[in-house]
Amino acid sequence: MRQRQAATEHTRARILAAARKLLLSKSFSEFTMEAVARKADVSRLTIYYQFASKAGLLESLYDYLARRGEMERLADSFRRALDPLITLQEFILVFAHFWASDLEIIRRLHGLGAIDPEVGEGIRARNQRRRQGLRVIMDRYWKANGSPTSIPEPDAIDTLHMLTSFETFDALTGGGRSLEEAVTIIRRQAHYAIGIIEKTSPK
Amino acid sequence: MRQRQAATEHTRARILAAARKLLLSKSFSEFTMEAVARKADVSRLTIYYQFASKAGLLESLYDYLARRGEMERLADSFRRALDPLITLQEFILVFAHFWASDLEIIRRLHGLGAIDPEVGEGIRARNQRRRQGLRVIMDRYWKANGSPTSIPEPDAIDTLHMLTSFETFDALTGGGRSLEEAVTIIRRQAHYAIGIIEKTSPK
DNA sequence: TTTAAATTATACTTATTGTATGATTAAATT
DNA sequence: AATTTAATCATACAATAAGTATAATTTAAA
Repeated sequence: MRQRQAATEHTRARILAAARKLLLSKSFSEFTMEAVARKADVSRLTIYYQFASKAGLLESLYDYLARRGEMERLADSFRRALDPLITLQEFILVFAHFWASDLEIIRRLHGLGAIDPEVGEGIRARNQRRRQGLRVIMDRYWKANGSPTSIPEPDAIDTLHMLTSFETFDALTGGGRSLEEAVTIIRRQAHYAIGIIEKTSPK
Repeated sequence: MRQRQAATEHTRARILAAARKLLLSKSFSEFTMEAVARKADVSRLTIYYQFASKAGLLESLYDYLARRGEMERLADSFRRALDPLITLQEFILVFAHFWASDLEIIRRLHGLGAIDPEVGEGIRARNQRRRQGLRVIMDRYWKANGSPTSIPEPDAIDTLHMLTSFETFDALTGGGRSLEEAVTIIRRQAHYAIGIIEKTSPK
């Protein structure tokens, strides 16, 4: 059972790629199962067979994007276990890349998540994983440095969580700001959130 | 033409109130024109007559919420023209109240805004007004204090804009944090964003 | 060769948005 | 008071899309 599984994966991938493209180009009202099926050159019923429902398709699409993005870099960073502050900076960068990789689509998927509970569940789960990542980094940091900050730990975590969110990234890149510039701003605010006050950089 | 106008306003208000309640309690899929009409005790056709479409209704709903919220306080604050920093703090508080007043609904409306361009337009317009408010406050501040910060003005404005957004507030109140606590965090980050480093408060 | 999984075809049900047409009511205008 | 006009409602209809049911077909696996 190898050729078969591969073939199935292939159709799933084709459908997801089609869904991604369709969600990228057209307005959401034109994102119908029909249209996805046509674009993937697959019967409409096949999509239902593979993803059960429209919400199911969109949920899988989110995972697909994460796989496509550079989320593997995160695992590397954690494994190498460098200075927690460096890891935090890398963390911010990796997520910035992910958000930037499919800005339009993620915006719509997050929008849908606020409306459709089924889609929202997947997004909430991923959000929780991001929070746990931050938790791990900060526990290492606090273990090494004590927690001499003036900020309660939950506040620090939640502020970092907020700063690394898609919505923050989206807001900061809105006016034509580059990914790198946005990351600089986020890192600065993040450092302050955990009690590190940076030297004023040159004007 | 007075009694008539009043009566019309009354039905519009009834419809909007019904829409608000329905969006508050039920899942979005149950938010149908039918249901709103029933709840408002009005014919479905009347809603179309008044708001043209579902998107139109939701757009008006957003304005309705702003009127219901405590957004008038903002005008006061601006008129009194106190110390810009005080105004900024008030600004943050006023918006926090607004976001908190209908958290669930605003979350869904913003979600819809990412999907339906018509709804999104209204939200973007309001966002722009918020940015302009911040612009005015910061211009006053920079005029009085020079701009000796290490942060470029556009970065400062965009960071404030991000920090006063609904998404930021929503993220920070997620774990059962109170409005006041969230406001404290936001104000702290906002001060840092414009180059004010606060004394470390007592642990 | 048989079995089982994946895909497709056809047809149908259901739900909802939005429009068309006209009737009805009540306020505003003359 | 008579007329006009704006707002509401009733009925009906068109259009679209999601999802289900059933069965046929293909093709890899056993």
